Amino acid sequence: MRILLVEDELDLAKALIAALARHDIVVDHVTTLALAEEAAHSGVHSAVILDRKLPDGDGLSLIPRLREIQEGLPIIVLSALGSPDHRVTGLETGADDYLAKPFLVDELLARIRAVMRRPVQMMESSVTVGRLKFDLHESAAMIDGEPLVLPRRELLALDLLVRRAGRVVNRSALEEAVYGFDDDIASNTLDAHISRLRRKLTPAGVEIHAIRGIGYLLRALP
Amino acid sequence: MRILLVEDELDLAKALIAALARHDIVVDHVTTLALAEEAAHSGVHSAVILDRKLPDGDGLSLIPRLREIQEGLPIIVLSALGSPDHRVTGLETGADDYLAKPFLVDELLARIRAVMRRPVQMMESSVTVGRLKFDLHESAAMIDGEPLVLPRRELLALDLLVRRAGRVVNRSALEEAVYGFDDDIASNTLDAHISRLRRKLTPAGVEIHAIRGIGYLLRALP
DNA sequence: ACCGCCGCAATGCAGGGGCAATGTTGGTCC
DNA sequence: GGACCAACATTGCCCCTGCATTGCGGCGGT
Repeated sequence: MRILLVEDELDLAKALIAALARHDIVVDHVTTLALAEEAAHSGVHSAVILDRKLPDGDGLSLIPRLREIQEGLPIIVLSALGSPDHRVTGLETGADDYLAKPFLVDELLARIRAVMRRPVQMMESSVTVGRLKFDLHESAAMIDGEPLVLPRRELLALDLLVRRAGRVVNRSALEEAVYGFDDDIASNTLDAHISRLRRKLTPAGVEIHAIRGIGYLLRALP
Repeated sequence: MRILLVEDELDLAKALIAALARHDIVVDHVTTLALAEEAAHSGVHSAVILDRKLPDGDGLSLIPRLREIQEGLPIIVLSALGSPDHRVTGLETGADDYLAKPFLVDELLARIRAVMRRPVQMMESSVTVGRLKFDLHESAAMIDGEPLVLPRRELLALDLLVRRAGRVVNRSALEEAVYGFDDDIASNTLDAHISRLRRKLTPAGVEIHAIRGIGYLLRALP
């Protein structure tokens, strides 16, 4: 995962880069709005962490432009101004999440993960893999235009797999998606769900490939 | 996207603004026809959501003026639980779509998107599933041309189910559609309505399929 | 005053999913 | 290259939760 960090406080930036690096997140760091916009055009980032107070303006002003450049790009706003009002403004302007300084790095990590998982693109978005079409809003699966009715757990798993189609989804992320945060499962039930999903999807030209020790990968069959 | 909301019920307006904000839609909110007309002159809005019952008159009277100010501006009319007569009037006066209260926020969002997507063009006015024909504006059901009289709750449920025919409607959405925002039901009454609806629709080749843990799905019987 | 809608609750029913047993694959170490 | 182990696959079982159905009673409308 590669993230764009827009932050002019060098100490904080350095700490964040180090912390994110420990979680295998590559960070591109810029210090101004202008540089951020330029960097965003590369289109390689999975999310943006955006400070508000910057040398050349308020980070919020960048949000619409970022959205133009890359529809649905997750944006997390950082701010020293932590009053609730500001929080609302931040979200209304189109950020996906808002974090007041000072914050725990772990919290930021959690938000990044959450925001990545979220259905970011709001305008009718659906993903097609093989003969499977999955509507991200409705969480509805179709095969050849026929709705495919799935039980809840299988649907939750498929939802995440489809969002990351072609990329590896690690096991714990799937567990979290299927069971929620609190629920605690102590067996191979997830495997069972995957197995049943697989049986339904393989005929539609969709493969769920297991990556041993890591997770699963959904892709179209050759 | 920026929308003009003309609504004098402050609670509803507040809820709508918050909901739309979550989808990156900026809302300008006014409470009277006069203020609405003034706001429309700014020309920055992509659509107008217009309540009918307003302190200074019927929202419908504003439609011609809005059309003068900005040709082709999409207009969605809201109205208190509508008698069929009102629905017709709403569309005849030139609104692009018409939504009876209580409605789902999701439904409104869908209409906004739909209305934005296509240039001014009349709405699809009826949906046919199996031998059931449902008029979306009149909220009237027909089987083989014979009008099917339904009680209010069943009609509200069917209305939503038909709009999402072939797609899953989740339970809470149905509850909201049938009971409105405030009404709080603490029993399986919805199930009862569905059951009765089902009895009336199955003979007409329409199935209401339960998706356990999620909701219902209306479709034509094979 | 009657009729029909609707909220409610009791009862019956079955699909879903957690679990575990067993089979299979792939990776590693000698 | 073979043997061992750990991770994944598959399947059957069984309980429980959530849905279906129906009758009852109250209330509102005509």
